[in-house]
Amino acid sequence: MTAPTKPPHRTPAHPDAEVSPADLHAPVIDWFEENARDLPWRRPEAGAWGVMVSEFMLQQTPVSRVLPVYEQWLARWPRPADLAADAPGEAVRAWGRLGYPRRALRLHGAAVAITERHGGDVPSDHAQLLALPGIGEYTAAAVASFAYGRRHAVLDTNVRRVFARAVTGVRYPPNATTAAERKLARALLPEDEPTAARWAAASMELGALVCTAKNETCVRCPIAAQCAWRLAGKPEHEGPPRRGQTYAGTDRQVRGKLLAVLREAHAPVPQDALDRVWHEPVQRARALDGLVADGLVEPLPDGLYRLPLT
DNA sequence: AAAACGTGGGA
DNA sequence: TTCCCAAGTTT
Repeated sequence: MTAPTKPPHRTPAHPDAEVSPADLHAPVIDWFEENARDLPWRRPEAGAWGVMVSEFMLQQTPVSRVLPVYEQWLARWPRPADLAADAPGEAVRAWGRLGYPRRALRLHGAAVAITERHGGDVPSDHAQLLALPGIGEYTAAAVASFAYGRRHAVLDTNVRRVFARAVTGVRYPPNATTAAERKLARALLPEDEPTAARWAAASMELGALVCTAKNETCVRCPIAAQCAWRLAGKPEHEGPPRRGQTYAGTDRQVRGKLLAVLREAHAPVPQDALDRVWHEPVQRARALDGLVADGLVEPLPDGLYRLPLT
């Protein structure tokens, strides 16, 4: 009486056919159900604003350092309008030592834009998200996918590494995201919207917990049997070494020291207090000028400085 | 399109 | 101690 049932979609059409992209979805998503970390921005009560705040903070910054700042941030500014109503300098101060403090300024700017243009609600549309300060291709896709369950290729450093290994068969992805990677990510994206969203979170988590940059643990990997890189004998990375960023002695380090002083101070700081953070006057002045130009520091008459009030 | 942009923890 | 790396964006 029943019509012949379709074979499960995971069954290869031909016995020796290559592993199809869809063969990765179920194992990775199942693994995610069992192993996903209980992170605050993944809880339902986080909402889209919580997801968005976490994504800003997680740009180039480890989860462990984000956790405490995230909690304080959401407690103080539970909605975009709350942050928008406060001074940008307060955002920079609350950012603490997360690094790249321009992110704090941009998050504040995004909150203002959301309040003005979107009635205080984080938009779910990728293009509208992309138009907000501090949101690029990755963050727009991440917020749309994680907060709203939309179908987007979410291509961060973790996912890029998982794809590089599992599909392309190399240890590391290229230095910068390529068109080929975007194409692959789109091809691998499940058709079904909720499944696509699960896949995005799951493939990212796999890269973060198992398929890590160093000391990957293939024994815990749900797709080890299909991993092109492992199957090829885990060949070493070819090509130019990925350039490391120097830090000591750079303007960045000086900016960091200057801003640390301003963060701790709750009244305008005189020039000579800032002068003490760095011996070399030319570089010191350049760093301070840069901070002012970036809007991270506000100069006042009489050689006083503070975090920006507007 | 290369380079700037912070910070701290682990190997 | 030094090096590498961590859910990128902007110019």
